[in-house]
Amino acid sequence: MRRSLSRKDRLRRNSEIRELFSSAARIEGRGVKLLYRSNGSRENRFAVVVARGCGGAVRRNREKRITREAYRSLKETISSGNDLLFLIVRFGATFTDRCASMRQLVGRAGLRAAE
RNA sequence: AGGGCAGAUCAGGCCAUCGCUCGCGCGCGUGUCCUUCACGGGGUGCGCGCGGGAGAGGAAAGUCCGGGCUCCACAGAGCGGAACGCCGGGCAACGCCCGGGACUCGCACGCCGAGCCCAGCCCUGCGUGCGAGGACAGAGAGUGCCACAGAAAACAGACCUCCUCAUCGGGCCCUCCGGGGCGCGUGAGAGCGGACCUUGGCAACGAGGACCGCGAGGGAAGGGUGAAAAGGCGGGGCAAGAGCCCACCGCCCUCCCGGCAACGGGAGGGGCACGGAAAACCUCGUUCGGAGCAAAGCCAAGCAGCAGGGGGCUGCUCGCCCGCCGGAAGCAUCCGUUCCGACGCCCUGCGGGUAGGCUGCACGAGGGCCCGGGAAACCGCGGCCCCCAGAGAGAUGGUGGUCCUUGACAGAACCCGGCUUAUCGAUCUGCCCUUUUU
RNA sequence: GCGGGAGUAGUUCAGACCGGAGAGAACGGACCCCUCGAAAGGUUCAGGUCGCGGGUUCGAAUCCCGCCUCCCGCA
Repeated sequence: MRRSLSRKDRLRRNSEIRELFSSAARIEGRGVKLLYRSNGSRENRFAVVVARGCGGAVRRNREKRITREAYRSLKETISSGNDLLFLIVRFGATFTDRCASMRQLVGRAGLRAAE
């Protein structure tokens, strides 16, 4: 359970995604942008969006799978009570590259959880 | 063994572990409903855990066709529009598939005819075999188009060339000197006539240059232009020619035979009319209502609004009576009175659009094997077996190991049948060609 | 996912159907003239796989078919 990434961990609604785009803090890293804000609950929620221009559906799904897997591996290190949205801007990164850039983004956003 | 063509199948595999989506079973917690006096039992929803199962394609793509399904519209017919178009069959339907026919192209072989130095070459046509191709109805119904070039581009025409007569110029013969006959050339770069310019000459006139005019026909073979030139080729014929006549071929008409048909074969006749293009308009025949799962249906909640009921007048506003609340005057205080201000509702039903949830949403023109029919596509109320993704920011990934041929194009979104496009390869079957061996 | 539209010079467009035959305009660019110099003005010039590939035709920017790219609308 600790490592899972089921439905309640993800942002589900179109309106919630739109709220993040309109009123969330955002910082930019290597090919990835992070949009985040407090959601007033005790859990974190997560979403990934791939920007335009990423070829076909196979490449777009590949980016999202890598990003989800990276978030799953470092969700324990993020302080709770936030909505996070990763916007993929540059394409073709490997899993370890994506992990590193996302970990750096979370640190710069000040969301690193006190162990 | 290698290569080519056609068809079918597969689309990296395996192990461990952490994850995702959806069913199934079990357990726990919880909400609700039914039953019971109660214990308890049952239905249903949600959450969590465990076990076990399933989880993208041949193109899922492009959205180019055809359907199912849903909603809307609809008496019938016509006009208009769109798509399709050899024939037969298949299919739910199709612009798809199968088979057949004609045509075009390529290769090989053979043959008729004509030309030439008769060896052979070349041209035209035909037949047979193999292979390839495709929007393959109609241009002998109408309108329009065919640039440039060329004389002429579609009811043909007449530039050059060809031919005849008239004209003109020589020649030969005859003659009664008036002329006649024969034959040649010319028939528009020659000749004749007219007027002009330059030059020589006193002049008559000569030489040179450029311009204008010169009658009547025959015929369409040849030249040249063009993508295309008005049946092809050869012979006869003729003043020269021409389907004018003839042979072969092409074309058209009629008849007979074969075939379900497209069409094929044969005989007779006509005497050439009928250029291309319909992916120009169009004509003929067949088919077609529109929109699309973001269709459409259901559920609960709240809002605007509408209708009805509970006091009266009014379509509405202002206002009045009435009700209630607050304040002021007056009064020792309260009720009441007067004035001022604010408020004037409740219940039920309907309910566009939007956001949420559920359905549509996966048992179907379904798949596999066999049997039967058929030449094949395909078909069978013939038999057995199987259930095979169902999301909703949108599911197949990460890590470690291992093996090989080092893995292409690429991700379902209501569902099927096709077409088109992208694509590393592997295996099997059938046919053809080359080489080697027996 | 469904439906619709458009690709022509560096940019914005015409030409495209009825009706096929010299690829054009404006702005922008370059040279020159004008000016002491510049701007404006004037002359000349360059710049095009007509998105790509097939087909029909004697001939295709145009007609037909198949792809590619971009844009718009529908909850």
